[in-house]
Amino acid sequence: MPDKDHIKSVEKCFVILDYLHAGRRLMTLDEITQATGYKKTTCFRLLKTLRTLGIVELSPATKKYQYGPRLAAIGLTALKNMNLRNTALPILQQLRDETGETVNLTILSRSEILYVERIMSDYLVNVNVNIGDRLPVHCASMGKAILAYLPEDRLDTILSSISFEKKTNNTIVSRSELLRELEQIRSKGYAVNDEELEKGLRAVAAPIFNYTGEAFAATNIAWTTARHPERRTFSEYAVKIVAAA
Amino acid sequence: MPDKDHIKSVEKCFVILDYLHAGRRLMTLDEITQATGYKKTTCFRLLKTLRTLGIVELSPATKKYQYGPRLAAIGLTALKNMNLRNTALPILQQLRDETGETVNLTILSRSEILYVERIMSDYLVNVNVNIGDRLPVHCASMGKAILAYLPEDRLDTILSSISFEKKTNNTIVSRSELLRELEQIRSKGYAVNDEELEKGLRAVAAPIFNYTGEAFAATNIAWTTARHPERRTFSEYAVKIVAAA
DNA sequence: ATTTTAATTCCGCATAACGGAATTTTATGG
DNA sequence: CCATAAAATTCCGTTATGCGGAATTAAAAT
Repeated sequence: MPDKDHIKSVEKCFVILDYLHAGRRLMTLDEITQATGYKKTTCFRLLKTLRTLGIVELSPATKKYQYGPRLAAIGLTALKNMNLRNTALPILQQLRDETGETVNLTILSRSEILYVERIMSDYLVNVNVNIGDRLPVHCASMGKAILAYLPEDRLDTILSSISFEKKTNNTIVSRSELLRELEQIRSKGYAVNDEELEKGLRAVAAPIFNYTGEAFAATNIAWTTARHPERRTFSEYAVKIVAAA
Repeated sequence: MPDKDHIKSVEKCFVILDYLHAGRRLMTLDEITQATGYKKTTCFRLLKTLRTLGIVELSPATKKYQYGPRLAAIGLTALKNMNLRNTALPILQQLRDETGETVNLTILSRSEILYVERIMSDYLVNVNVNIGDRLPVHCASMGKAILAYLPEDRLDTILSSISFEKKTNNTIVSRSELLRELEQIRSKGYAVNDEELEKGLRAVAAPIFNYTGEAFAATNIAWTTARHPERRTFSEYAVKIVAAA
């Protein structure tokens, strides 16, 4: 029971908007009801208002709900005005120039990391992710960097919602294993990804804190083992990324 | 008085979110109160909830409100899943390949057009706009294309809120002039921009309708007079853009 | 045609949101 | 540095508003 005057309908509406993409596909009213746990009537009314506002729309064919253009408009503007992104940009740019490798900026969004900025290396071989893409936290350097500095309760909810999908032989596949890794990250101050997402791909990441001291974003440098097979590259770049963060 | 059950707080919250960028700068509570016309207490409560939800935040230094990261996250996802954008992409790509010129996709957002997709020409001389940028409707081909097919009432509200800033000698600077132009666009089926935004810049645009038959987006081809000084380029490309739309 | 399932409307009740006013905090200026 | 103004935040009684159960309609499945 947070703050005493908290407009419930507004909160609910954003919960719905969150869930609307979580399934990664259009959702029917019943699915939304299920996911949110709200009463059907409530969801219906909320979605109806959101619809007339242009925030969501239901695809005429499938009768499922999806985001509307107005939400994209607001969101795009939000992204452009984003504090973090604007202050980080020059720093990331410099980092990219120094190292020559791809530099990324992500924020935590539910139980995934979401790319908000990305400055590519000039190499032809590059990782195929784009701004707006999402990756699971447990097998990404930036994901782990954020998790390591999250308050216990938030960490818990995230951990219980992830599936520990195994991407490579190095992928962390259990909660306990991940917790141990997070402990290490805290002691070192940075997180590494050693081919845990895809073979040949390495990265170091550092968390970014907001003014209340909470970790909510992270930045990393990513490279391929083909370019830098030596393990010491980890620590070399680690210094840089921590400084940047 | 729209639909009888319309959750007012939700509507208000999106009105606030809309206004939050309209001024193009961070806003204080009072400014928001003013802009929306809602009572101060109401705005305060709404903003407070939006704050705890991570949708907006107030910059610690200036004490002004701005978009929060969570909104950017939702918006980015909305953009990625956007119906229009995904279906349009291959078509735009092809158009770009055929013409070699930059092809754009925008949606109407309040009284501006907002770039949601942009496939650049390979020329070095290019227009410096990016996804997420906004332009006034009255001096952009896509803006005029949409206006031309808007229902009267919506057109009215937009027209009364724009300032007809003069960008070049060709810029349309009065309501009546613009109305005449829109009439022409309707008869031709496409809109042109003949150096109305910036000297040397031309474009043709066609509107895009949603399934309810309303114009809400537009696409265009843009080029420089240096590359194609001939006026007939207008009609040549017009055919292509209309077909694409 | 019949049954199931999902979507939408109805309606009475409780409470959540509202707005006026009071209080605190922050800014302004002499 | 104090006095005054302005803006932000909290308080509180009232009423409309959003809620949820149930009933109705529409769509899908058998």
